[in-house]
Amino acid sequence: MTLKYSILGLLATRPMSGYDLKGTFDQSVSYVWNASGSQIYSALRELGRNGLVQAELVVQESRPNKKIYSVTPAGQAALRDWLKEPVPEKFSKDEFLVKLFFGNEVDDSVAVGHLAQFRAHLQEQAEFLEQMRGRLLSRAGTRNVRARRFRRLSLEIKLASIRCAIAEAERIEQELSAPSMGVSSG
Amino acid sequence: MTLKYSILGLLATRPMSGYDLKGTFDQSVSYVWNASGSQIYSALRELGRNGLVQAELVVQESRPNKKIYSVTPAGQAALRDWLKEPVPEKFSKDEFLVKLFFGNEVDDSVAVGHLAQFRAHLQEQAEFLEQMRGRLLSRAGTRNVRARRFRRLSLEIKLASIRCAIAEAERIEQELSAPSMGVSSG
DNA sequence: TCCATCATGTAAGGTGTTACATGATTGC
DNA sequence: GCAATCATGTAACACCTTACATGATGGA
Repeated sequence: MTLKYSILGLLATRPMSGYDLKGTFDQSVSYVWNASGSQIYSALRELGRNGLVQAELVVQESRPNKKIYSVTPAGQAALRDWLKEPVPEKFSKDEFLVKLFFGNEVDDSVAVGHLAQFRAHLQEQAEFLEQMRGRLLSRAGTRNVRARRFRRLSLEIKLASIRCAIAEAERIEQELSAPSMGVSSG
Repeated sequence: MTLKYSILGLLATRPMSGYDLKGTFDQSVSYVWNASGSQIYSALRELGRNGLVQAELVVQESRPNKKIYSVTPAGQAALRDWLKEPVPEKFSKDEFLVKLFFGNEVDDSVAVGHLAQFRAHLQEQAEFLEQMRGRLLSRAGTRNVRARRFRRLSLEIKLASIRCAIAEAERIEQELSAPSMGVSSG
């Protein structure tokens, strides 16, 4: 359900095409949720069938025609209801941590290499988020102040946990490099 | 793929039934990956078809019969290959953060309530992980020292980021409670 | 000339959840 | 008597990814 409601949430701030939605996901929502293009298009059709969005065909000359989707009153209500529902408690899945978890099955160098990669990825993500945060703060005072505020808050939670993960990964790289335990397998 | 390789990883430390695997996921692997019972059983069948695990039927009297699965040499090799593969860079999805992201669509009290719940969930998860960490450290010196070490390391990364998320959520609850911005919608 | 952007989609397959079925044993 | 544990599975769906198809415009 999360994808459909994310789409409703984005369309609530401004009507958009499926293509625009994909772009917005990639450069703005991606740190909390993401979706492939085909998934977005089929979700839009489904939302239309349920009367939660409506499409307006825009005929273009030097570009392919497009459909601009907007949220219906029923869609607004559905979005608000969903936002009020409690969030189920669950650990998030993490493929990297699975590989570290089973690091005993291979040479220590594998885990050390993965940790370095992992830290580099997190570093990139942190920089992406910092830039986004800067943009959210700089254009403050114009419109959508309230929307930007909540986006910034969710971003800051993500950023904080990523920063801690970076620090901890660094610590653990050192612990693994200092051979306090044997390196042989088994 | 991650589920199948997690199963191989667990079976590599000791042969188990599907039922045991489910229990192990729930009380040990769950903070990095989880699976429903039906998913585990079908994954085991698929792993068997591919020759990565083998089953031995154990006939029981006062309990249902069971199949004890163990990893074949091909399975060991497949696991090691997978563990060496680099991990793709990707933000993890987070339904709570999506609801916070779109918090502008509803009254502030909704986000504040969710934040409190979120923090409580994270607190529980942190306690779960701390207990697990205690167990991993206390029985040190016996067998599987190497396996336990990597489990502890992955746990510590998770724990660190959860603790930071708790602290940040707390900060943000205060920021939301201090009404620096209007509360009306739009 | 080749690639990126704009724009929407189909098809196939992999992954994951939920509900249900079965049925003995053990503990409260 | 009722629920939990042990133990394995089927069926139906929901969700997600990847590859592919189409085809014009505009820039390097």
